[in-house]
Amino acid sequence: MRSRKICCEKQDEVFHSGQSQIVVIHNGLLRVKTGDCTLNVVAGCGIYFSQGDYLLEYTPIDGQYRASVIEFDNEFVSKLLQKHSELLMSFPKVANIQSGLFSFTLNILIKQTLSGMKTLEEQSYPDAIMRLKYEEMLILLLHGEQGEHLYALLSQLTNKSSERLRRFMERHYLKEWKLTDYAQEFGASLTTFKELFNEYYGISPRAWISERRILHAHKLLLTSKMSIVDVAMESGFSSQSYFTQSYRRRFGTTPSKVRTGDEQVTIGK
DNA sequence: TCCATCCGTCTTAGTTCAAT
DNA sequence: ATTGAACTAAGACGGATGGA
Repeated sequence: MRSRKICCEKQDEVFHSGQSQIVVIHNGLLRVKTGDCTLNVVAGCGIYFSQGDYLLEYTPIDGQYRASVIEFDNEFVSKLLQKHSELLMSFPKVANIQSGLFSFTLNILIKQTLSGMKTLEEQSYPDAIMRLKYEEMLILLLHGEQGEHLYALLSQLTNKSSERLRRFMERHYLKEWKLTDYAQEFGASLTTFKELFNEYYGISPRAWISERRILHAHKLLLTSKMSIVDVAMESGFSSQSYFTQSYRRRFGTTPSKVRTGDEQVTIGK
């Protein structure tokens, strides 16, 4: 559990969120893309990220991009859901989650909580008080406009089978396995595996794996000196040919043009 | 009756390879 | 490194099966 502030210049980034987190934008614009979902978050708004990979585009306004990040570990979320189970009983069970994201505007109560966190950070109070602030923040969001969506996302974190699936996929998404191999290694029939996958991620296994691989490849293109063939192979593509096709379909340009800086990718599909 | 799982069929996406 | 075409595998979906 920790919070931190970020400031940066205009840039694109493939961002891996190791645990769920809330980002509050103070200045500038943040565009977040995952799967079929793109969200624009402006100053005065926040966004919740589940664990996973996201394509981020930071746009400073008046030369500045500033945001605060609050990270939550699964144990904290699990305890919060247990502690407030009575309060949360009225929430319906959401079967299909479309994305691991949702954005929200900062109402007066959330602003006050953030302000309280800031004050606590500047002074030496016990951590337990800050944890209460984190709880307060999540409970306020749970009772906001998209509370049911957030509840579904948080419940998912503490669901053993979906958590097992998430860990399994994070470990193996770069493997050159057929879907039947994934199912077999996971220990379920192909149909059960696909249905569990759809329930957890809201998209098909193949679509999710493709998106993760293309983001991994994009990150390697921007941050390494590997050849395009090596980037393709390292990212689980069977050939450079197919990698180029997929990259073009996903980003509207080819890997070599992005590598040489001739073109930049845009996040929206 | 409900739920988890499996099966069959049609559609869509991924892979390979040759040409440039 | 990229593109296009042919081939193959995976996905979507509805219905069937079997156990609790």
